[in-house]
Amino acid sequence: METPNAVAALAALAQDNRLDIFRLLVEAGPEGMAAGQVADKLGLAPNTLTFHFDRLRFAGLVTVRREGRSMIYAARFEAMNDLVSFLTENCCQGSQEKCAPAAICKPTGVRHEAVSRARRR
Amino acid sequence: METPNAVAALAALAQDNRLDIFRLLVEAGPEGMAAGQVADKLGLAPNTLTFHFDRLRFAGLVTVRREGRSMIYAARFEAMNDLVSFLTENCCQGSQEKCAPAAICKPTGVRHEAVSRARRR
DNA sequence: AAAACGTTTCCATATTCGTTGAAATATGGA
DNA sequence: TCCATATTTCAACGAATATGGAAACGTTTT
Repeated sequence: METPNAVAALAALAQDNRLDIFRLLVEAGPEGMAAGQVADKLGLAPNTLTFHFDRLRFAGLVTVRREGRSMIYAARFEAMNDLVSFLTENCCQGSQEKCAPAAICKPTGVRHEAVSRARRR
Repeated sequence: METPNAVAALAALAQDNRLDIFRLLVEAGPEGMAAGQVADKLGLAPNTLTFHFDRLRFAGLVTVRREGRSMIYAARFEAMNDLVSFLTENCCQGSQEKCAPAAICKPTGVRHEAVSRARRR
């Protein structure tokens, strides 16, 4: 992954609502999730949601497709993987032993924590 | 790593100059690097640099110590590692096979690419 | 065709961000 | 003490960001 794309991806995820959105899409899996469902789950206004989807899409983290009158958004796992690789490489330069050890390689099992704090506003 | 810290770290790295700064510090290793050296290498004004250092420090990605009249900044590898773990966990929920495979675990060897585009302005 | 539904576009607003120039602060040396 | 060096603080600015309301758009149902 090239630096500008990495910056774009980081910026896209560096916002509470967008990170929540992305998490939800990751949880939803490759089939994705309708915009309206995301709006309901997270308590976001539809236009605000569109704004954030645009950013995620521009960063290549998400894809859209139409299905009936719904827009289905889905996480691009490949992009996320690229980002993690980018960070790992740029984190471990010159001191591989200090960073990204076995910890991140062990399958940790599905973790939850978020998504229970929806309907904030 | 808790979500708000992750967002802070992502935001801190989601900016060209700051990402370059952090990379430079990673390259410099645990002993760190004087603010002035970073300014020289990247061609940034000292006050601008202070601004970015503050953000990196606030996000826990960097530490400072005084040494003579220089301020030595150093990357906090632990924080970076936490961030990568956070992303990996939040990326792979429900579909471990799709994301963060062996690729990121293989030591890829030291990569360069940046730092040669300094003195932009 | 009309109405309902799901989403996006447009416009406005308050806030945050990145950068700059000038002045202030802290340390070390003559 | 006076001066140079290294960095931070302060005030200001334009640009980008996040959000909201109202209207428009495309699709399905009737």
